[in-house]
Amino acid sequence: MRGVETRPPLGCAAVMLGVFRAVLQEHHLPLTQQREAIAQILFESGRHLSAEDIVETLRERGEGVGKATVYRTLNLLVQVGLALEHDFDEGFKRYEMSAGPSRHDHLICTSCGAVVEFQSSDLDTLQAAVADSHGFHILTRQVKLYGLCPVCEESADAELLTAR
Amino acid sequence: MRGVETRPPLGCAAVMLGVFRAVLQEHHLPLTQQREAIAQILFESGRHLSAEDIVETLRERGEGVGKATVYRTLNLLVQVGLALEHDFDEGFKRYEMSAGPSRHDHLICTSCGAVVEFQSSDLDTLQAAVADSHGFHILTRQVKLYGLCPVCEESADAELLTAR
DNA sequence: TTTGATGCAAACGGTTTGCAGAATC
DNA sequence: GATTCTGCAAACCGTTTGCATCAAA
Repeated sequence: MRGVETRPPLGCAAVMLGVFRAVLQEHHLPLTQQREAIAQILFESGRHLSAEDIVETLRERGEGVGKATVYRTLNLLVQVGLALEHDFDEGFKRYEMSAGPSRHDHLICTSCGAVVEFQSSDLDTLQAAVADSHGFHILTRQVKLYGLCPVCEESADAELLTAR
Repeated sequence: MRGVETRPPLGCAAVMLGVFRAVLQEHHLPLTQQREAIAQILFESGRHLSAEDIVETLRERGEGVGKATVYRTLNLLVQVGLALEHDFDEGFKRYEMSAGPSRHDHLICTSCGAVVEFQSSDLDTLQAAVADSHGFHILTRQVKLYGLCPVCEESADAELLTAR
């Protein structure tokens, strides 16, 4: 049940790729086929991908891209703000397209590993208030709520019943 | 400027140690000198310690405890809920005493690495609402707001001015 | 006496890095 | 043609694990 996420709107990937190209140009960095391929995979998927996921996808496509390049490009995307890095306690990082300020956060089931996204404008307001009271200028956030999803909660309850 | 945290109240460590002992007994696990020493260091510090920090502290004290034991004990403390695991994107984990449900969250400066704790009852309320609407039963959370602390914000502004 | 913990060192695994060759501008 | 990237493999480093030994109950 991992990865309950919605696909990005059609055409979104193209727009994001355009932004990426512009950013590269602005920073006088070459736009290589590998960078484009990696960014495209991330932008089209709209899910939380690991570096390994991207390496595999590229291999399936017949474009063998080095693992190092994938890591370097992902770090680049994070640096320029086009990707977000997540750590869901799996022993490795996951990456996700970052469409600017439209932030969302995550509910994570500690039992089955399901990741559910949620959005809360109240949270945005609260963040602003906290930042303000501490004089911080917030750039991003990582909000992760860990617990049992409805399914696992139910099976946990069932276990308790049969145990007696 | 890392580690802007307040010390735990006097006697807190002793209480926590008592809880740890009780938990061990309850689970029929032996209370070893190493476990006690590691837990004590964590409980007395009240800061975010890395496994390495604890190994060093023990070495300074003259009690050479194996690194593996430190990791095993920290994982144990997390499992039983007496410690929290944090990842501040340093390439390693940090651990902190967890005094039950009194949760706090973190502001992290992406420039100097400062970590500032904050508490927000509104956030607790919001968490409950989000969990409720998704049928989740939340056990813990990780809320990290990344940005510039007041000091770094100021020096960033100053740089912009001198740059022109 | 039985059970589980400890400590050492080796293994593990995700990520980074050095460098020769290749692609971009 | 200068600069930066890529790919490979090795290095890195925090963490885990296997196993012989030792301590707690």
